[in-house]
Amino acid sequence: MTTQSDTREALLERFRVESITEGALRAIARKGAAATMQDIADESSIAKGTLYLYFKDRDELLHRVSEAALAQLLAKIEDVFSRKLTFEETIRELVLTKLRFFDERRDLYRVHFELRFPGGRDPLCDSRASVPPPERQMYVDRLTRYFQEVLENKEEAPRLALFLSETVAALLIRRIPETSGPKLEDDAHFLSDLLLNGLSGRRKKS
Amino acid sequence: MTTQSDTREALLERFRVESITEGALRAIARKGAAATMQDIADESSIAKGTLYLYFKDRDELLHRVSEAALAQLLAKIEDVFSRKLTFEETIRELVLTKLRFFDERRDLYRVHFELRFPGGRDPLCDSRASVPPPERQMYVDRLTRYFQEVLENKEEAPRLALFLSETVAALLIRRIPETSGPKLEDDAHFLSDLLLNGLSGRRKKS
DNA sequence: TTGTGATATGACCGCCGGGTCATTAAAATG
DNA sequence: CATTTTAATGACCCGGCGGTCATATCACAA
Repeated sequence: MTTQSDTREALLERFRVESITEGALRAIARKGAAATMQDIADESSIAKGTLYLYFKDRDELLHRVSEAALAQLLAKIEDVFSRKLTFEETIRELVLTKLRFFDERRDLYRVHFELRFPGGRDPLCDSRASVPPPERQMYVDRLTRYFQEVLENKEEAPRLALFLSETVAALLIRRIPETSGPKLEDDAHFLSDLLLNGLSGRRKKS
Repeated sequence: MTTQSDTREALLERFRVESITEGALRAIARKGAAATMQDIADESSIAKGTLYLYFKDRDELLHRVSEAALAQLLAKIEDVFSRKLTFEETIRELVLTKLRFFDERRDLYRVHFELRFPGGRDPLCDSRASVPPPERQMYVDRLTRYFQEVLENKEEAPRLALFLSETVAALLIRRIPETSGPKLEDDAHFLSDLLLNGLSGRRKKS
């Protein structure tokens, strides 16, 4: 085993892992969290047993998939931050970016959403829930950091991050299944306004 | 079979159904959506087979439980509406009411939340998702109706309702697992302000 | 070409959970 | 109390899934 062959094999392995991850993605996009190891194997054009050569078990595989899906979103989000827009602009862009991202890649949305709570059918409920979300949390954490930088009251940052995150998610829940609906930009605009200015302005003139 | 005996049996049956429903509630509060028919039977002090005398199958049972849980919340919400408060007051009360309700009855929250998407592991994904949510939708619908009455732009009502609903849910996600945290009233106040006035006011003075 | 180690395979296992049904217990009836 | 009708039970069946492992296939070296 030379170092070079190590690298080679490592590369091959990485390729395999990625290919399986993509297969899993497709499987989950189709069947949601109910996707079977067999489903994933089929979708990866691979035998079920092979999956276990590259992943310890189902949990680890799903974990990886979720991670991979999120990474792409995080990259786009990071891009928004790097543009150093005003606060309002940033919010608008964040909303639009996430909406667009998942609108184009509904498969990723399915993953993001269905794996929201990892174990799914976990009996380790009550007490252990203090380590609640998976790497999805990374997204919320990133928002939190931004708010901490930019807000008067740093204490509120986590709540605001969650608020923003869940709020966009709410819109997506509506958008994804429906075939027709408001144009994406309209939804984004609507939500941004709401987030920024609140409900008060919307009361009937009366 | 006289009419009276019919009534009698019907009453007994209703009692049985209710008792099972409560058992199921406890089971789900413990184990979440992973709760087994056996779990439910145990929690109801009843044999598993008996469940099937009163419910067609697992789906129907969970459906009922979800319905029952929601009914209690809807009653409280209706109460808020009947008080004919101002718009702002209504929003604040809606937030507070839902937050309080689930804070006291975390078991119901678990049901409400975990059964959010009924089938759970349903393979009838993509296409049929146009009939997406369960009777939980009733809650959002009720909010929608309110917004339609009270808002300038009726078209926005469904989106606003969803927005309000998901937003409170987001806070609950945080609150429920955590043992300590901001006081309930603080959270409610925070969220209401946010909903009503938006993020804009929160930017750092700078 | 043949031998050898690495990789892939899918039949198989054990378990679990939904749902059934012959049997048993209880209640109603006379 | 005997009999019949109704309700409850839990052992059992079956399908499905996560995970394993003896076997087959492949890649490459000699």
